[in-house]
Amino acid sequence: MSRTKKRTGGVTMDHVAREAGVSLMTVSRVMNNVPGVKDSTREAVMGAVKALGYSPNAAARSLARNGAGRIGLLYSNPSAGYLSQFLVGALDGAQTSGALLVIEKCDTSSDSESAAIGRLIAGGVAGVILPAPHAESDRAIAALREAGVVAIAVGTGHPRPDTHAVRMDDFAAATEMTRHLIELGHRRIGFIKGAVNQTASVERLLGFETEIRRAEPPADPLVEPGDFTYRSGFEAAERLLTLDDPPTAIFASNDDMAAGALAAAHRRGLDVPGDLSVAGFDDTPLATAVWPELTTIRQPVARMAEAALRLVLQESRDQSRRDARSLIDQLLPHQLIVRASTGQVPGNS
Amino acid sequence: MSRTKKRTGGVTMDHVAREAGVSLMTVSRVMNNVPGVKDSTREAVMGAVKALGYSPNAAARSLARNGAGRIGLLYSNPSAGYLSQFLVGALDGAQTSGALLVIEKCDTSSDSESAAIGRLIAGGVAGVILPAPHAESDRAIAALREAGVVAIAVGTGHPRPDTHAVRMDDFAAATEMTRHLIELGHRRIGFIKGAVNQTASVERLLGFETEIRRAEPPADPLVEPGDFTYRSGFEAAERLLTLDDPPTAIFASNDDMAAGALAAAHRRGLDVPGDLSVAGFDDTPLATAVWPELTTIRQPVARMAEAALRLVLQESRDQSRRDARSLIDQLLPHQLIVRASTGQVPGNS
DNA sequence: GGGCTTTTTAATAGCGCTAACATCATTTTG
DNA sequence: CAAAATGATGTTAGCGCTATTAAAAAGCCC
Repeated sequence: MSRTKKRTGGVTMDHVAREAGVSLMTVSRVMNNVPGVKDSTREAVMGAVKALGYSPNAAARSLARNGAGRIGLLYSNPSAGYLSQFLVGALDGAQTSGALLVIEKCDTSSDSESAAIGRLIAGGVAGVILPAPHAESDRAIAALREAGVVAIAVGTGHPRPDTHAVRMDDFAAATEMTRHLIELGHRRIGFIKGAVNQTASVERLLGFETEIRRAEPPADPLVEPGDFTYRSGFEAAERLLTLDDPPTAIFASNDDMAAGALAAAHRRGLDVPGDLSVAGFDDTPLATAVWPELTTIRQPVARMAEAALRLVLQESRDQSRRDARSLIDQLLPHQLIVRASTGQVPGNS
Repeated sequence: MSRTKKRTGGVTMDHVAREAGVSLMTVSRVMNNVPGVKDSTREAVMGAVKALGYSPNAAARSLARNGAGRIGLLYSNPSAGYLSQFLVGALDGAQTSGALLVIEKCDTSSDSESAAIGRLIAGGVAGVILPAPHAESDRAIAALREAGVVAIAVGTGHPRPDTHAVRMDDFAAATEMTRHLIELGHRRIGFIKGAVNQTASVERLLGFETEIRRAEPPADPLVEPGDFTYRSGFEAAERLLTLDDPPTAIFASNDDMAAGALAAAHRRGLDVPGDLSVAGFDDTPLATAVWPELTTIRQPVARMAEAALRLVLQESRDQSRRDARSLIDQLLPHQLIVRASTGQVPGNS
C-alpha cells in the first residue's frame, strides 16, 4: 500500500471500458459526445465513469488529437481583477471541454507581443484567445492568420472584419447606466473615459452621449479623459469636482476609475451617494471592496472567456474540415447592478 | 501552403535529432539535462533546437512521464491581485520546468476543498501547491498525504511540521515596516490585523508588536481587527481615527486594507502623508493604483509560486526514489518599498 | 593488444487517448 | 430472400515523448 506504484493514481478509459463491458472506443465516444452510441450503452458507460471516478487525461487527449484542442491565451496586464477572472473562466472552460490551455504572457510592447504569438504558433496551438488590448493589434492578428491559427477577440468594442469576437454590448450597457442616473434625477453628469486605444472605451462613451441626448429635460455631459487606472479616475474626478458647477453624478468607464472618483469625493468631504453618485463599469471584485459598494455594469468576464474558448475550439475544428468560415460575433448579456454608490440627485427628496 | 496539414505546426524531437545527426533519445537527454551526454553532442543538439525553433510538447511529456511532472494548484479567492500574480508565477515556472499545471478552483468551504483535492488526486498529480488559506487546512493536507501526493504550502506564517513550505518572513517584514514608521517619528501607530485563520496574520502582528516594544522613546500601539478586505480596513481606520488621540500612522496587514484606510482618511479630510501615514503589505497592483501610492512590503508572490512549483516537482521526483524526506522550508526575500503614503510625523519638521 | 569496465548512443515499448477503418448486427429493398 | 444500406461497436495505428534495455565505442589494466 505504501509503496507508490508507478501508476499515475489513475483510472483509465480501459478500466471504464472493462467495468461497463464495452470497448475502449465506445467510452471515448461517450466522453466526447459523439453521436451514434445507443442510449443504453451510453448510460452504462456513464455509470461506470461515475462509479470509478474517471476523468479523462487532458495530456493524452491533446496528444492524440494532434494539437487540435490545444489553444493559446495571450495576456499582458490588464486590471488585475479582470485577469484573474478571465483566467479562471478560461481554465474552467478548458477543463470542461477537454482543451489544453497554453498561456503566454507579454507586455504591451509590440515586439513582446509578436514574440509571444510566435511561441504560441510554434507550440502548435489550433487557436488563440486574444483579450482586450491584443485583440486590436493588427500585427498579432495578421501573424495568426498567416499561420492558419484561428483567432478570437474578447472584450473589444466593435467586432473586426477579420476576427471572430466574443464581447458584450458596451454601448447598450453605457446607455443603461446613463439612464439609471438620469432616472435618479441627475442632469449634470460627469463621464470618465477609458483608454483611447481600446474600442470598448469608445462604445461606452458613445452610449453615454447617446442617452444623455435623449434626456428630458436635457442633461449636461462633462467628459474627462482617463485610462482605466485608479489614479486617472481620481484625477479626472478632481477636475470634475473643482468645476464651478460640479456634476451630481460621475460615471466612470471602469471600476478602478470609479474607485478613484470615490476617493476624490471623500477627500473633498462629499458624501456618496448623498452629495455625489458614482457609477463604475465591469463589476470587478473592487466594486464590492470599496465603500460604498459601486453601482456598476456586470461584465460576464469569466463567461466570456469560457465562450471564447468554446468558440475557438469549435472554429478550429470546423476550419480543418471546410473552408466556409463566416465571422462569428457573440454578444454576451451584461447586467446593471445597482448598489449603494448611486442615489437621488441632492436636494430632490 | 494554404491547406492545413494535420501537423500540429510542430517541430518534433525527431526533426531535431535528424538535424543534429543523433538519435531521438539523445535529444531527450539534452532537453532534460540528463548527465552522460558528451559536451560536443549536447551543443550540436542545442544548435539544432535553436535552428528549428523546437519546443517540447508538454502534453506528450506529461503523458510519457506517467503523471510525474503533473502538479496541481488549488485556489479559492484570495485578493484578486494576489491570485493573478500567483497564477502567473506558477504558469511561468511550469513552462520553464516542463511541468503540467492542473488548476482547481474551490471556495472556502471545507466540502468544496475536499472535493477539489479529490479531483486533483484522481487526476493523478504528483504534487499539489496549496496557497495561503488551504495550506492551513488539516483535512486537505491529510488527504494529500494519504494519497502519497507531495503537498507544499505557500505563504503561511509558520511552516507546519507535516508539509514543505515556501514563504516569506512575515515577522521580519512587519518589523521592518514598523521600524520605518518609528524612524519617521511616529509613536502612536495603529495596526490593522489580517484574517485570524491565517498564520501569516499572526506573524505580522507579532513583528509589529515586537518592534513597537523596542522603540525609544516608547511607542504606543493601537491594534484593530481586520480580515484582509478593503472594507474591514476602512472600518478599522474609522475606529482608529475617531479616537480622542488618533494615531499618526496606520500599518495595515495588507494593501487592500491600507487602501481602505486611505479612503477613510480622505473621507475625514486628512492629508496622506501630511496628517497621517498609511502603510500596506504585499505590494499588490492596488498599492500603486491608489493615490498616494502605498509604502508597503513587496512579497515576491510570483517568485514564490515558481519556487513552489520547482520544489514540488523535485520532491515528487525524489519521493519516488527514496523515502528519506526532510521537510523543506524555503524563505524568500521580501523588500520594504517606500512610496508616497508614509512621511514624517505631523508637526515634526 | 586481449579481457574488462565505463561511457555514450541506438532501439523498443509504452503513457492514455482518438481518428480512421474494419466488423458485425440489423434493417430496408428490389 | 439475397443484396445493399444503415447502425452500433471493436480494432489498429499512431500523437510526441520518456524509461528501459541492448548495443556500440571508448578507456583501462597488466
